[in-house]
Amino acid sequence: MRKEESKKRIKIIKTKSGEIQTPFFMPDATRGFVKSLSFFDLKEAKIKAMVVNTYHLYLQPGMEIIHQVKGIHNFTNWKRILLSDSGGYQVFSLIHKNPQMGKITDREVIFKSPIDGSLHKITPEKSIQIQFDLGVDMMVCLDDPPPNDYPKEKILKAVERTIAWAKRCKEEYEKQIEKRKINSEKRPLLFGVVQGGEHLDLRQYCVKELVKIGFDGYGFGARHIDAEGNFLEEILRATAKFLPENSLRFALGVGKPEDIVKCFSYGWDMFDCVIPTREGRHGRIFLRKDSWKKENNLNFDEKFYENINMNNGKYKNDFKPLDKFCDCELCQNYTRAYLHHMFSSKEPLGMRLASIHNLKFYSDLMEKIKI
RNA sequence: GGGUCGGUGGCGGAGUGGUCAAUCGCACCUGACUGUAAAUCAGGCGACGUAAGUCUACGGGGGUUCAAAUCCCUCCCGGCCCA
Repeated sequence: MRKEESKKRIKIIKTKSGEIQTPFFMPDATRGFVKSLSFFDLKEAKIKAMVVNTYHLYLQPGMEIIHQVKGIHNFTNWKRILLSDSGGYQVFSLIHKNPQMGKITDREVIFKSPIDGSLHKITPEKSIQIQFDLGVDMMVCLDDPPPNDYPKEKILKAVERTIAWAKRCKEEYEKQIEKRKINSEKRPLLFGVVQGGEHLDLRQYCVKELVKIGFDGYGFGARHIDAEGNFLEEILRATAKFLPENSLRFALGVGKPEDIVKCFSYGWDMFDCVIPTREGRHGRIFLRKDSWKKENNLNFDEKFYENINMNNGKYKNDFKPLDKFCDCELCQNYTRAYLHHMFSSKEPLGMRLASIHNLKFYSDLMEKIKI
């Protein structure tokens, strides 16, 4: 990483649920909870904001329930910051990857519910309405994230559609602000999403058009890795440069720790990813390397962590603590052998402790990268 | 003692003359996981070999057959029934 080119920045975001300083990492609480974790666990892991999902909450528990309790904060009792994703990612993960799961048109998206197969129409307007009903602090425009290996003309099509939808989202957003009489202090922040796959010219074009519409922040859309799983460094670096300096930059779905480190240095402010929790549930633990013990500076050019798989038989009689530099419940109290035993026994407590630990690792990383 | 059913890889359990080194599940070993259809998915799992392949295997022994986990005899072991 060329340090002289670092675009690191620190910003304060003000929302109706409080302030937060960038950079920060949000775990995915897709259905309103981070799988297996309580809010005590999340606070323990120093989590200050989370991402919920418009489409998944709309399907379950459904907006009728959310209405009755007046919003997702009340329903979950999580009083800190919430950002809702629009359902755009499900256009990719459900439909682009599995065309029988729905249909995308310029006008709308027809989703086939993965829960019961029922059909649901989501328009950009509806996505925004749902997000207002959820009452979140930050919201995202419905977008169309195509797989990166689509031919360029199909990526362009997705870019055009994303821009058109962003315009409709912005209009609906303004309509809802007026209709609900939300003052400027309390208004949720709105994010547009930049598409364009691995094509810089398309990314640049998409940014230009989105900025014309005008958003509080901009997200990096679609996958930030290529078909082989390589991080698209140059695309992320360049896209951040295209974006206005005074806007928020949200690297959706990023990512692995080293990718977050890079993105932050390119000027991205916010991150979310399922990795720490999903891999935690699957027994994969992030361990700080010795360099962490040195106060302050971490050399991110070197490998600063390692992954271990608690399911591996070699931990059966490994009575060492997990991570000697971590102060989470798991590392302070239990051995590798004991955690291995929990995973072997399919004990949910193992998943929970591993998820808390991995999130704490991510939270600590967000502090380290500021230095 | 008589009758009867059965003994298959770490376990459970298919297979009942060739396509069987043997379906499947569990266990075990190893991967993967990136805006969560994921407490999920993929691969491996007799020995030796990179491989083609070779060898040893379906309770023990013997036999029939070109060919046996599969048929016959016998022994050992277990369940159930009768005495």
